[in-house]
Amino acid sequence: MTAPGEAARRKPARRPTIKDIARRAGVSESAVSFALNDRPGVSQDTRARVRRVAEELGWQANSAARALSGERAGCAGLVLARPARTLGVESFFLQLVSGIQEVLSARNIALLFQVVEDLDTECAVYRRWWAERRVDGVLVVDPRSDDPRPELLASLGLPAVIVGGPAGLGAPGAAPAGQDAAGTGPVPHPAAAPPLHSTVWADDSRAMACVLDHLYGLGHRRIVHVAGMPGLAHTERRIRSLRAEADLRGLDERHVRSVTTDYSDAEGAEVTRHILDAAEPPTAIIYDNDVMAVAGASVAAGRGIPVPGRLSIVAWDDSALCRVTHPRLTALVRDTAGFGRLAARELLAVLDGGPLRTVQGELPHLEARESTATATAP
Amino acid sequence: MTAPGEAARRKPARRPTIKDIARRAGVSESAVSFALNDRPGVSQDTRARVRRVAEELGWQANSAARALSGERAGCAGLVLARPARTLGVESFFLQLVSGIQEVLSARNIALLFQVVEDLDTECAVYRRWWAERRVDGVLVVDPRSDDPRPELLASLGLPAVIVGGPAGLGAPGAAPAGQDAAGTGPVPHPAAAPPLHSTVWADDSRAMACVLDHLYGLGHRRIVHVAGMPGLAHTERRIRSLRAEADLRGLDERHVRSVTTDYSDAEGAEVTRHILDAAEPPTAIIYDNDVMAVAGASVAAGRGIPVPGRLSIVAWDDSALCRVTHPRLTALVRDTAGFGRLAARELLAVLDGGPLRTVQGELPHLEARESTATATAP
DNA sequence: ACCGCGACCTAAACCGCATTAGTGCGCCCC
DNA sequence: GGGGCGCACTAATGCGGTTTAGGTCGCGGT
Repeated sequence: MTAPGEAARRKPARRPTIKDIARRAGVSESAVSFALNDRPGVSQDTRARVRRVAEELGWQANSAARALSGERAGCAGLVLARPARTLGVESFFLQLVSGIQEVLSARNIALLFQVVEDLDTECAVYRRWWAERRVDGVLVVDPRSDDPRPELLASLGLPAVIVGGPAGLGAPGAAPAGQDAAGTGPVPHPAAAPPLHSTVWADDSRAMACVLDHLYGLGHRRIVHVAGMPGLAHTERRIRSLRAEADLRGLDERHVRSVTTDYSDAEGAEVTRHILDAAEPPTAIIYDNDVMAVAGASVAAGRGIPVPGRLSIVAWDDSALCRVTHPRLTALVRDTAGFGRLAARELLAVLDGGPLRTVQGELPHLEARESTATATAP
Repeated sequence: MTAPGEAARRKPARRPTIKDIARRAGVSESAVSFALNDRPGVSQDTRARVRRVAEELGWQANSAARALSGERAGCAGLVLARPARTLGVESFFLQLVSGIQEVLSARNIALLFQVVEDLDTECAVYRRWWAERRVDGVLVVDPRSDDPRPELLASLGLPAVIVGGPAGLGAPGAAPAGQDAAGTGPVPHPAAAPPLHSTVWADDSRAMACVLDHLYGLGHRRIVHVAGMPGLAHTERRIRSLRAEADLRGLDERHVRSVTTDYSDAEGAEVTRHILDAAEPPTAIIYDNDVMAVAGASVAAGRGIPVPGRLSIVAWDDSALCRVTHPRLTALVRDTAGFGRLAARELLAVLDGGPLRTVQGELPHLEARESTATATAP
């Protein structure tokens, strides 16, 4: 197992401990601990001296030791359950993660990240992390309408923030885009059903209303919504909102409808073909992510259907993708990294013992580009 | 700080410890430890009993405690240093990470993932992780031609695997696509310059030769390579290889050349515009990632330059992107998740005290689609 | 009967930190 | 002038494992 010249490569390079600091500073280990943790019990003088020595030695607390005594792992967890196939081209998660870390790393909290195939495995990961005390809390993404995770995490006593909206059907703001433009502030949970976790979400309902406004205003009356995976909370919210908005305008299921997909480019294209083959094809399509939107645009191009001449396209979520196509795609832009920061801050608040809350992210706005125009066919 | 009904939400739910197991099994804690870790010192009988009890209780070792005594954190680290702007649309890293975890999680090793802005921050993260003993080893991605990281990690004694090829200019296989088709097996390091870490890489030189073969065979004589970030080892390798291959065919700098970018769609488009504006524009462009390739194709479309009629396009790295454009893009396909698995296996080997090695991943293959065709202009 | 020995198991030390329970000392104040 | 008090600091303990140094028992050999 061991090759020649092997032992040499592992440097001794002992990391300094508080014992080393204590010796050099001429105080006890406890004094060092007090000094470094801003606890009372040492004079300003000693505190400063200890700090200086720690600095000199490049000391950093051993995270294992700290976790063992302090009951804090200094670690948050994020599991992404996606079949490898749909892992594809999505900037969403890297952006989200990047935002999350911006906040966490400022507090010196690391992020444990895991990609798994399905929900069951995701739950298994939570159990393991919990048993191993690896994480202090987790961020749950892709909440579903019938989601086992909140309950599991609650029963484990593992603090969590649900990212992307409250799981369960009783979503706040389920009403079609309320008029109270107040919006973004945190609201305490209603007394009714006490939630298990804090939640960070974006108002998909209002956003969808926005999109429909835009298209309706351009004269579109036949619209198809190519949604994401069924069962995901935000998918359901968008579908419900679209229906509600359509109802308000007297457009029934034959005019405005949603179809679900797995978010992949393949299904996006497939569904688009099917839609365009219909007797009365829609004059506008709303895609639930950028990848499908581009795939759809490509199908249209392949059939010689001019965009936006005969078909308008809207992408939910902007990215480089929407800007490199021809024509560039009108997209619903949201600050994903900002959303990540919001979620991370909320997790920190929960870890600090703050109250459970439901916080709403910035409302996405529609960036109109060249893929949407006035409807020609009635 | 504490809301009403707050205390109730944290369940006690104590995790079982070996002490609990010891009590239930009627043996000492040490016996439990021996039994659970396959160490001699307990009878088969006791071992089985302890195992059963542990199972019943759903025990999992506290990772902090184990790290503290065992000197193993049970954690690997991966830092991604990318300015937020270029974080964009890239499936590469999620795929890579997904492959890495497939291997690591089988050994119950978690992955600490961090996204940072630049190389300096990345180095700081390594130092911190080391000092905090957070990780047992790291995977270093995006190696550069003049890379401070291997040396830093070696001096810290932090085991590492360089993913994406050896840093430093003395890359193996720097010769233009050696004839020895042997290929994929691990080779022990040459005695010359003892490496600091194990390395996993793909043979970009051979791959580039492949691409040039394809294009040259189609009659292309004026080719531009829109490369990625300068300083990255694989960028340099590709550029060197392209030059070498061009030289073999008597094509000088005026015919075949590389320009570097930051990998973003914006620069990809910008550079493409510039290239196409030249007096004698190329008949083929090779893009170092899929995003730029699509952006480039879009620029061509915008100018009414038919692809592949007057311009052929090749993308390095395939993804959904390349398949949703019109025409679909010819791409260099590689098994990124497989590459991740390879890297993870190599890290495990190093952590187990195995020898340092250089392992070569599968050679990418060119998937010809509709974006390349015979050159029309000579 | 005694020693030696291996097999099996326990007691105790240790990892590095946080924390609690002292300890010594100067100072205030009646 | 001594009890009480507060301050600065030290000693000791615990977190949950791993590991080392014993300890006991049965048994075989002489």
